[in-house]
Amino acid sequence: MPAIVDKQKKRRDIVNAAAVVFAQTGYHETTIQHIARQAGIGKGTVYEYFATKEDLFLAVYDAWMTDYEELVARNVEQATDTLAKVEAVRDSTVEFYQQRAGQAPLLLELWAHALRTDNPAFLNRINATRRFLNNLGAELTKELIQQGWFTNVDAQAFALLETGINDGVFLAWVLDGGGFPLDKAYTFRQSLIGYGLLSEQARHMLASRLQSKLERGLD
Amino acid sequence: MPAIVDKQKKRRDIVNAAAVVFAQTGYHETTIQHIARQAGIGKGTVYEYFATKEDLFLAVYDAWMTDYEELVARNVEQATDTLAKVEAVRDSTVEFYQQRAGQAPLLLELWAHALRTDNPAFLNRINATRRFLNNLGAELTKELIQQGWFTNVDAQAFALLETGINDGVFLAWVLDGGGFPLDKAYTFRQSLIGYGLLSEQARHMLASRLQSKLERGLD
Amino acid sequence: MPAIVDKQKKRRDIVNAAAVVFAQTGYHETTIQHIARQAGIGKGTVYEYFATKEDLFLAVYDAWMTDYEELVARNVEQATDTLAKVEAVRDSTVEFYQQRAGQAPLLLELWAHALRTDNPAFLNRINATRRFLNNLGAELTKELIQQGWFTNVDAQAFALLETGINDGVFLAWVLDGGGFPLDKAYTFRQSLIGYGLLSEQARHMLASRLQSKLERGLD
Amino acid sequence: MPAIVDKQKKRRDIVNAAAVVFAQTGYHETTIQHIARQAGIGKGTVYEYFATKEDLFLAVYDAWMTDYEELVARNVEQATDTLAKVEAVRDSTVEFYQQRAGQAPLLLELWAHALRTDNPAFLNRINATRRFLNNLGAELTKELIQQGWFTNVDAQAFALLETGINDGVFLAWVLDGGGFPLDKAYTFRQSLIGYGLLSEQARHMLASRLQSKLERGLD
DNA sequence: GATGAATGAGCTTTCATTCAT
DNA sequence: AATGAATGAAAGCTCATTCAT
Repeated sequence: MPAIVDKQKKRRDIVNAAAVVFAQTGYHETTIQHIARQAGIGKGTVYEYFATKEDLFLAVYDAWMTDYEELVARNVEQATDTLAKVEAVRDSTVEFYQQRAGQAPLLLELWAHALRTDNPAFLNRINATRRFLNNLGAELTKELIQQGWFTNVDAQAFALLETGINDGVFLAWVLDGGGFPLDKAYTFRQSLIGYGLLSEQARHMLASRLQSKLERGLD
Repeated sequence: MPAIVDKQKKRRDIVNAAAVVFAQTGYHETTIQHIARQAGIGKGTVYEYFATKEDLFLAVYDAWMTDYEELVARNVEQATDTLAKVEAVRDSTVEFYQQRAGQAPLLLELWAHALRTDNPAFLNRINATRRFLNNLGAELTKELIQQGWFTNVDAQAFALLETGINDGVFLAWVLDGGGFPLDKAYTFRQSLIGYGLLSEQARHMLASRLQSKLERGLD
Repeated sequence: MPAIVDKQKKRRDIVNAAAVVFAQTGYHETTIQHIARQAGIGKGTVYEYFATKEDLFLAVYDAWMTDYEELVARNVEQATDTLAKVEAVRDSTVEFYQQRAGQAPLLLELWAHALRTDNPAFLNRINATRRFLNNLGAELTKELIQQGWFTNVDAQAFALLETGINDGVFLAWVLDGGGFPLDKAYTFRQSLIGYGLLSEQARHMLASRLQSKLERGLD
Repeated sequence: MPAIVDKQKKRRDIVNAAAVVFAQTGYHETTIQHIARQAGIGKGTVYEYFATKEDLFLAVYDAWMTDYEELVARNVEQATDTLAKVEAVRDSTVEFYQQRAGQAPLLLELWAHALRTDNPAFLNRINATRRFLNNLGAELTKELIQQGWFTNVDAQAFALLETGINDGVFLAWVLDGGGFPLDKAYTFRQSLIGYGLLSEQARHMLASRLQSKLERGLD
């Protein structure tokens, strides 16, 4: 086995160990010693692979989000029509978040850290995923409009909002201690966004005004 | 002036000083020394008013959210009809968040901390506000249904979701570096939720199915 | 007792403790823990008085050289004529170095450190003493010339050289493990410089050439 | 080429690389990694040739001083009379030190280290050079006395002092940041020692007293 | 012989908290 | 009530050295 493969593998092992300990203990409370012990290696070895604790934090997040993006991409690819793709995104997200419920607080810590640190790599990585989701969301939205499912809407603005909404529902779920079923919340949200809440009567009164707002997006 | 008033005032001074420094520097990077200096008092004095740094963190958040709740309550009270009340909630929220944009990262830190600490007071305080908003939202939603504006919907579920959505939009705004106008995003969100995205055609096809989902909420 | 006096005293205590431990163990091998233990205080307390280990090193050296300069100045002041003043300088130096023989290696470490660190305070402090000695030496030399004791010589150059020679003799003594009597070496050096080594014959042959060199100094 | 020659060459390569890095970075700040990189070899290979970092330090110094001794010996050998030999020693020293001005701080570090370490090899190596210079100096001094150039003087004591003086002048030059010309300082020093500073008048008054001191040396 | 991955002892420095004044 | 000097636990990080390949 070539050395470079070993190095890559060990690096992954450390990231995995770090993911476990960070998730359990939190970024600030976790010590490199903890991680090394979890990985079954010496403290100094961690520093052969990551220059700082912060770098390791980023690597954990990166691995996480790469997994997520791959999951979404794979499931979307397998879906046959646009509606199925939309469902694939939603289901992948729910699946992913539910599987990693224990890592949720770490996600908040990372967001908080990203806004504090001088290291731009954190916000960059965060926004890479956001961009991935926004692009995918906008694309699918455009298709739904073309196919006559959706009324005319600013697809970019909608995708941006949807990504935010997803995070917000997830956040509510986490802060609520998982007090409601996440998948049901996502389904409910989707119905809400699709169908709207207005009564027939109110819709007719407000239709043109609201329609123009949807078309204008966030401007 | 009675001594107890002085005490209360000094306590508030410390909380205000802490809010400034925490927001600027972040919870973990802030030292009690910083806060004392900002408050113009001695380091030891801080401990006359707060047992731990954590308590002070909570007090800052508590003051913040109390302000927010009071702002919402005041504006809602002044609104004359239900639609105006809904707008009052939205506008208060936007106003509050925009005024405190600089404190946004601290909010994330607090959420993260709340999920880590053994001290239940943090989650309690967070959920007090969520409950306040959920109750208010559910109440207004019920009124809108009664008044024929809204179709039938699980008001509790909707309010819960709406709170999450609000936080999510705020989160997106913060992580995006304020790259889009927050107030426009809130308006867009509201149109979306009210009007829905389905074309007339699609609405008619899916009406009953989606309507029942809205009525069932998160179950 | 005013607090400021206490602070000054404690600072001095720490410097004294540091001087002992640094001298015994060497700068690099000494830990702050050692120094704190020697001073009978907590490790953190050292940092209340000195921002870094390096600062403490400088403070030790500063205290040492201030003592030395004061000793020289005091003894020179008490001397009645120029020749006595010259002897006072020499005797003070010998006395000082002999008393602090154990600290000699530390002096070398400080010189080495001064040439490496980015902190200019080290070279500044070293050169302050050199300047003090050079000025004093040049002044006394000029007096000796005026009084007819010395032939004409570039007083500044001579003083500069003499300071270097002093350090060199001290260095030889230290590296030699104190294998020769320091005071005798200084006396010998003084005779050498005063009297020269040339035979009468050779002096007459070389007189004008060497005299002009002495007057030219280091140019 | 026999393997043993390769070994010797590689050893020298490592010493040369170490000399460069030590001189630039200082002993304590230099890592074996640095040296290995400079030598273009692996870190572990350094340990095939030197048991410890300290040994390598000694080897660098040893190479340096061996060069110096050889330079002096060669130049002295080529000189035809005693006065020329004396000049050869002085010029070799100046040349050597000026060429290696950048390595001067390292010399101080080595001196300091020699006084700290348990390893006696450092002081031994230092004193080997001192002995070489002392012997050479004493020999030449005796010749100058015999040839009538010098008055009677304790040649051993004088040589010892001269070596110290040389180091002292060099030290002054280094700490001064090369603020004066080293060769001129050495020439000035030589005139001073040869000719002395006393006026004719003073010489006659003090002649016998000083002459006896010169003959007694450091006793 | 050459290598560099692995190691852990050990360092400096920080800072929440205490408590004597 | 107010203070700030004192404290020591604790953590990130370095690097000389080892040793399996």
